Amino acid sequence: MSASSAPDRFETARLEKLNKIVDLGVDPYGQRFDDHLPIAEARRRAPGEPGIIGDEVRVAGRILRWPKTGKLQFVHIQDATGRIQLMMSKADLSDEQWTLISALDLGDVVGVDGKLRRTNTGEITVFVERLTILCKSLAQPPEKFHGAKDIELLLRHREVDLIYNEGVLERLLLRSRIVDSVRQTLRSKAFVEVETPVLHAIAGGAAARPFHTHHNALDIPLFLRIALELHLKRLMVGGVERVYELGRVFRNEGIDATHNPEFTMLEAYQAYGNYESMMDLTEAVISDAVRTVLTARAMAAGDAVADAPPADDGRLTLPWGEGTIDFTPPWPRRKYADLFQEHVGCDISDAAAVQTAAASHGIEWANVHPDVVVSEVFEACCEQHLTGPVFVIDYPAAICPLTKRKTGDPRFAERFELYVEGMELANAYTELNDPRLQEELFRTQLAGLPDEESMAKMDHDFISALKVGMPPAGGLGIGIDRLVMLLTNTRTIRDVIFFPLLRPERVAPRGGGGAAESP
RNA sequence: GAAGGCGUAGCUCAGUCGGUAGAGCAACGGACUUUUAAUCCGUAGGUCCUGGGUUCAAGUCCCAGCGCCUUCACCA
Repeated sequence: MSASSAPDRFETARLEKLNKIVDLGVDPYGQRFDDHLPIAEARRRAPGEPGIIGDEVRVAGRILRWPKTGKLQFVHIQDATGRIQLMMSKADLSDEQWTLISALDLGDVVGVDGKLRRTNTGEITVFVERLTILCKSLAQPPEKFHGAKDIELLLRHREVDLIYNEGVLERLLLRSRIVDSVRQTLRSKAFVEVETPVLHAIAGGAAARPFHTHHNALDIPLFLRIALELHLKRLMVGGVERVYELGRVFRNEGIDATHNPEFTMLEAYQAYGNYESMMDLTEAVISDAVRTVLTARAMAAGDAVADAPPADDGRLTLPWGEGTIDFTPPWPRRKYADLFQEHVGCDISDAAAVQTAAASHGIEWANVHPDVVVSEVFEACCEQHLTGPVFVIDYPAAICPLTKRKTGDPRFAERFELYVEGMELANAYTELNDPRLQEELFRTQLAGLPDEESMAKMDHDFISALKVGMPPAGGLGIGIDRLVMLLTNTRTIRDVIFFPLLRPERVAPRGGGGAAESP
């Protein structure tokens, strides 16, 4: 498990076999291996019954299971598309090949040529005529039946998790397909993908604590971005009318089942639109992604039960825990104030009643802006009821410093959040394009928020861009990791990220563990 | 950042009241030409997370530290 160079007894045993392979004049780390079939494709070509000799095929993969049974060996290998059994008979192979086989272990990568057949028990099998070692593995695989279970081990050595635990690779590959789908939907609507700076002099566009870094040559402090918003709006000023970025943002906050310090955000901006245009866009992006997942699931099922067409009732329904989520659009649009009235039992403008509700949930309200109190009461009382998908629309203006006020009612901002299963999945608004109001909102610090966490940070480059003139526009943000969680029935964000952040393992404790004195 | 739980062989896990460190799988040697967690015989494998303490004796009790998990706080 450790990165130590001292081989353990398992590695030593494998090194001995590696040397045995070298003694045969064979490269234990292999060479280019052309024209092999994906295992799933080889399985499709297999004959239907035992006794029929099928196609000659070439496949490659990692050895996963190997009950060693004398002069007739059955080995199971796996590639990205599936698993297949190999049968190796001493009588059919040269002495050199049999020696090579005796030097193989679980975890080695091999390629084989042979004919597809079924065994007496009906299992699809390649009857090996020639075996090629492509990589000798020096690591001991986990227990064959229970697999690796220790969460820390799986996260620190994700490659082991990917190889030996079923469904892990599939889920993460499905993430890639979902991201493809999001890009395709946006492209089909003429949105242009761009890349804006990750290193910011001012980390703006959201309320979050940033990561600090430093540029040596310029000798200036820099921050990793916490949002994509401000640069993308400047591009809209510059004439990129439909623009999006799908990229990593970084927030220096706590870590839990739904938060990783770096996560993937989609932000899309549409000139001449508003928050209602963004609701339509959100429905399109997400329902297309749901269709992608349904298609992938149908294909996986079709592979197992041979070309049965997927049952299609026209609904976009995906499993979630014991139940399901129905993503079939259109999704309901509920006013923030109405939901507040419904679940809290008072009007958001009734300050006394809101304070009472806040106090009963242990929420601080003295010297806090009334809209911030409303927002915290909403989160405490309403969010868990929003199983959704549901658009919550028209937020209290003071908690939306980058949002245009509602025409005729400046108490509210033209903002929506999309909730699914109590999780905030998307956040969007009609963008504020009045530079003087924007500057004023930046100057008016939000009550109760320390400066570093405030959304109201003055970005002069952004204000001067707004002075050039940004057309009216809608803007949308979707947390891609959470979208993937909801679409793949996954409860923790670390299972939709290949390498979630962990505290580094301490190497070489050098004696005095906790006894280290401080200066 | 706070509270609770966990940490024993490569892996999955037992370990009673404080009294010689255990099993299965994997590994190594042997038998075996249709296995499906193959089977059978044999061998080897331990910093019980780390460091202190109590005790005749600590995997077990106490203190401190490290890591992970869960819940909470911050946040999306």
